[in-house]
Amino acid sequence: MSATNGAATRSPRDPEARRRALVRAAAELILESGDLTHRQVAARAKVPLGSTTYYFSSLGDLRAAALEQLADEINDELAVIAQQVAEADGDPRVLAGLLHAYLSNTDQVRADAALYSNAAQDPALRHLALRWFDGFVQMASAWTDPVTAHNIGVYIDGVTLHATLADEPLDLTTLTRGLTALLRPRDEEA
Amino acid sequence: MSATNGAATRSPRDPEARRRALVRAAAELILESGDLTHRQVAARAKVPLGSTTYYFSSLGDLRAAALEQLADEINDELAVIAQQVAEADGDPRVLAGLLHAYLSNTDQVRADAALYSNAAQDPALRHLALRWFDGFVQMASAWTDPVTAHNIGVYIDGVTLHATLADEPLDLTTLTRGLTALLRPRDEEA
Amino acid sequence: MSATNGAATRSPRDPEARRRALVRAAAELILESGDLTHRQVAARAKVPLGSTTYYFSSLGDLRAAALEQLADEINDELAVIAQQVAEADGDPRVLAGLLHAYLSNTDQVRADAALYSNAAQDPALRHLALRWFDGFVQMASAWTDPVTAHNIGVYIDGVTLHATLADEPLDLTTLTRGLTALLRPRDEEA
Amino acid sequence: MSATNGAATRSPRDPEARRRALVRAAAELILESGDLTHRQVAARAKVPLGSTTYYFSSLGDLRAAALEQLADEINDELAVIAQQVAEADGDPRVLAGLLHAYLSNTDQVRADAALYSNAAQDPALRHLALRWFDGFVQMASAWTDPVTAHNIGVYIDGVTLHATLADEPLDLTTLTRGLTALLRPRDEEA
DNA sequence: TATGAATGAGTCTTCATTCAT
DNA sequence: GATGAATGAAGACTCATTCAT
Repeated sequence: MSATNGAATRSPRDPEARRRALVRAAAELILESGDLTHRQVAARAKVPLGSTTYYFSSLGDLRAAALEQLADEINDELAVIAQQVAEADGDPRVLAGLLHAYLSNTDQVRADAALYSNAAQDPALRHLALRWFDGFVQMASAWTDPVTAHNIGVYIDGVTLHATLADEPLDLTTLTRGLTALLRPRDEEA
Repeated sequence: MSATNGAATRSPRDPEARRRALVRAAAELILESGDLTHRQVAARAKVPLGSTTYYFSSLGDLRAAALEQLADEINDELAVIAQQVAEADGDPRVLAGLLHAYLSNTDQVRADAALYSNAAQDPALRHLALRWFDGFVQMASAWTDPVTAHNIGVYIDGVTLHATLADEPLDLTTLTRGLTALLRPRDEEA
Repeated sequence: MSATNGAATRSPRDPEARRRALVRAAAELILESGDLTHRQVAARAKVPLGSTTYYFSSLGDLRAAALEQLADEINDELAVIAQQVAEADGDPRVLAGLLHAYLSNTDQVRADAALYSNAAQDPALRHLALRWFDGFVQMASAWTDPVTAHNIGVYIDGVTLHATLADEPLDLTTLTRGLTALLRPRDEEA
Repeated sequence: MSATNGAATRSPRDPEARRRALVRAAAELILESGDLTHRQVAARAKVPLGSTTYYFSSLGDLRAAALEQLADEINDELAVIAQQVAEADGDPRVLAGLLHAYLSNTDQVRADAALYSNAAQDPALRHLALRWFDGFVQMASAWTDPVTAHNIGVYIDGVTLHATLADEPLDLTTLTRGLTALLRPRDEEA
């Protein structure tokens, strides 16, 4: 008489699936409205209200988990980009193109904005917003020096921030010029 | 519906001062905690609760006024920097130094963070976070081309964002290198 | 240098005009929304907020004055009808026609509804809702006996109430039949 | 935003009973004062303030539920009357007597008044005030024609309204005469 | 283990009324 | 006489969190 659930079914007896559903729902709500309440999350995840506090001892925990998930996704996305840039041996035009495409994706930009915004208001979340940066600097060391890697990272942060504030991301030409300049070897220096 | 007013003494009759006090209190609270409630503002400004809604028809209005004030202050600060850079004919080392000093000021950084954060969550506030950018690009056109001006602006946004997330701002050396690279004239292009 | 206001201008120095403007504004608001606040009345009447309490010592007074005005207007309207019926020597078809026309006027019905509604909630206002009734009974005594007059009045109240609750007033045929029946002389009785 | 809950004892676990208690309390308050606030209802029903919004998502919902209950009770009462009249084969004297008794009950009249009053101010509630009417017309079709049924219904509405406005209901004689007239068969017609 | 009923602290907001000017 | 600033009481409503079941 008991249902034999396929693994895909999110059944009441699959704690991990519930947890994931809650995190996913919370992440979606953060992206959509920025607000987060137990009730909203429960409704979105189609899970009883009590589950939200059963699986996460406070709403802050749930928010942190959701943001961590967003940070992971962002990280993955940027890792792919960094990988492709590495394959192009650090060609700034390749980076510019990939970055422009990335920033043309509204959802991505919203995720970045949510991360920045929450991190700015809660120091405990700041490491999440920096995660991609550290990863990027490391990966970039394959094709440039650390200082330049930091500067490129900072520039990318700036471009991303800009995309969250302006209606459109920085145009490809400007982007290409900026990255090219940052990557060009210094001839000599004073 | 009722109003049994004890004949308490009324406060000074200086509407403008009250308004300013409210905005100032709200700005401080935004910097300190990010949260904003009528009660907190009233307590901080030492005015009765009712005053907060008498002067600002909604909490959103009050927040907007406070953020506008912060944006103005940031704007002024950056205008001074831009002015000094203009006097140095766009010397990136000068800009780097001033920027580094600016970002070493915790309060400034917090103000920037608050602005970004609020703007990210409320589109109606985004123009405030972009205000300094537009002003900067305009002023920078005195000593560089528009594309470079945009790139410097974006880079500054990135550095600022970084300062709000990391414990310390980008070090002066890296900053100088980045700005120098962005400002160096392009030799030739493909 | 002082403006010589024509009598038509509602100038600050015409207390009676102000009073009337306030009452009129209040009546309009009662008809439109049922709610009444000092601020709304002042804004509608284009009069300073302070005037509302200067001319009426409480909001209840102002509401009462507004309802009295509505009651007067209703009274006038119905007096005209009663007059015409009297001229037709109490012909129920005439009364039915006039009544139907009266109840087809949305504003009239709203005024009646406001009066009933306020009277039901505040006994001090009940006499206003009965004012037309007393007048009607008196006028009707010209063409019918008192008992019938009362019954007609009650019936009219019912029809009016019905108009305030239903989407459309009672149809003319039904109305005519009802009034005719009520007015028909009793043949004999048990 | 916070919730330092003293570990007070929770109340009985009987949702339905709570719901009923709230509706009952709200109905009583409507009858007594016409005003309705969460606080008043909670106090009257002896439940915590939070319960009022837990069970009814808005005060309007609660008011509607209370009025629906009143409408039901009125309906029941009038159905009994209609039933008795039907048994008397539509004898107007029977109807008059029952109606007079009904309207001599202050509570009944107050319930009617509350229903009319609220319906007049909120169109969404109008169907409640019309409920008895529709039921009455239907039941009356057993002993009279539809037009007459409507007219009797309207007349009853008028008498009821009158009772809510005047100190005393219409006297039995007048009532009997009115109903008799409305029910008397028409001899001939034009 | 899981859940939904329960609740009180706290939120924004409205507003009649008062009164200094 | 007029007026608009002032204010506190109160309103509807939200919600994290607790806990009996």
